[in-house]
Amino acid sequence: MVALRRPAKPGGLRERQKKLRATQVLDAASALFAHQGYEATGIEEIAERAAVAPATIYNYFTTKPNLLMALALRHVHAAMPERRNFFRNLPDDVFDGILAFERLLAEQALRHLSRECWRVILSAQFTDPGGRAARAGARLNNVIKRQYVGMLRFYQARGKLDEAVDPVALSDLIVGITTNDFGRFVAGSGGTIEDLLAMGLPHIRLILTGLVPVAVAPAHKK
Amino acid sequence: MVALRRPAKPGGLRERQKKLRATQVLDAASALFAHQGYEATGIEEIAERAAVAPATIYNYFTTKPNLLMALALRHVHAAMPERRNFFRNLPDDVFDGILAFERLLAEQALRHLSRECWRVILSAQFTDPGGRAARAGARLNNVIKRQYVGMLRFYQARGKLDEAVDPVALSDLIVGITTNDFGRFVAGSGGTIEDLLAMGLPHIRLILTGLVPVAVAPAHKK
DNA sequence: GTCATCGACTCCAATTTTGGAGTTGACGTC
DNA sequence: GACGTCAACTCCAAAATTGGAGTCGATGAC
Repeated sequence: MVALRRPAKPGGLRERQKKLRATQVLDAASALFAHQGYEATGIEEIAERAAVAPATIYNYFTTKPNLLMALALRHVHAAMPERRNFFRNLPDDVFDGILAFERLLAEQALRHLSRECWRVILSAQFTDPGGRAARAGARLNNVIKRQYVGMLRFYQARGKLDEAVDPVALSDLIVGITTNDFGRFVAGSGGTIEDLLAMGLPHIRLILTGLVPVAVAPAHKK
Repeated sequence: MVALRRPAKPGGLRERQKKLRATQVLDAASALFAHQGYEATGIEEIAERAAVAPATIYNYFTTKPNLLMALALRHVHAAMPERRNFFRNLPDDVFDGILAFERLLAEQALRHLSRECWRVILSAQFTDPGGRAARAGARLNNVIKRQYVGMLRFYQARGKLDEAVDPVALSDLIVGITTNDFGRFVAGSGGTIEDLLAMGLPHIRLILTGLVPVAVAPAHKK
């Protein structure tokens, strides 16, 4: 009789109900944030809509920004199949591939979360570095990075990208600069997705210089 | 500072969640009883389908027959609008009215609950008289009796039924005998709703003798 | 500058649910 | 008739949620 504790049975009822409650809260938050904005909606409001006590939301997410981060993470995961699907029909050209992927990412990002929300998310990285929100943000980035790595390997296998380059490092670089672009985009008040993509285009082109065998991304000079 | 207890705030979250859980359990039980029968389904099964611990079901309903009673009560209430609607277009004749109402009641009773279930329900009245199940059964009967009273008053107002007769007493009598007929019906293994109605017809006719002004229910001699 | 307000967040006791072990009685098998 | 099994039901400790009071800092009114 050594083991007297009962630490969360894997498929147990308790665990399932937690997951259920969490999604209830996230659903409520998603709807309210989308409808009336992040700052304008209170925790109590979310709690009421989720049929849950406010204290429970704090149990789960500790802070309002964390709740938002969790929401972002969920959306990024939910949009995963769409991205995988995109990978089935990659353009021939590396440059075109990256650009198209960036467009998809931007569309997905703004589909369910407003610029206001993204500002909160990005700022959380700095207001509490090393905190829970920051770690969630890192995880979010990693999801994208991993997909980029896969994509780069694909192009390497086809001889469309220098075999010598480390896909992980390149992915890191690309996600880094596009994240930065995205941050500047949501920080500014105006601009469309096209503007965002236009902002990133020269960066991608520069990065690819010398890594693409044939020439320097010729198709998109204009 | 006299009141230190907190006994169930009326519109509170706790109360709403209890109601929700209760309907989850009842929904699960309803589906399983209908699909595989009352005896054949276990409390654990119901609990699992309702996403609730078995202990919770006992918290709410104490026993399996009680759970079934609660289910019956819910169905009787849910079918109320249909019965009200029936009252909007009552036949001219008392006899026809009662018969048509009996048909409706029989159809409703067997729509969601099998004969097996009704046997359990009716037997509960005797296995534990004065118990929770028996009281629920009485409430169930009262719902019907009240509706009958309304119907009888309607016919009295129209001069189709002796004014001197007490509607409550008459309703009591009718529900009593038809309940008995229904009991014999579900206890037997064979027979259709038509058989059940045919069983009750002469009883109704006899009861109405002398109470209906014109003659003794002439239209349905055959 | 002071005051009131409001919402995020903390804290804790009361309430409820859950998990799990154990009891009991009915039923079928050998 | 002993035995095993199965499901209804009981019991209780642990875990989680809820309700409510209260802290704190920002913001706006006066």
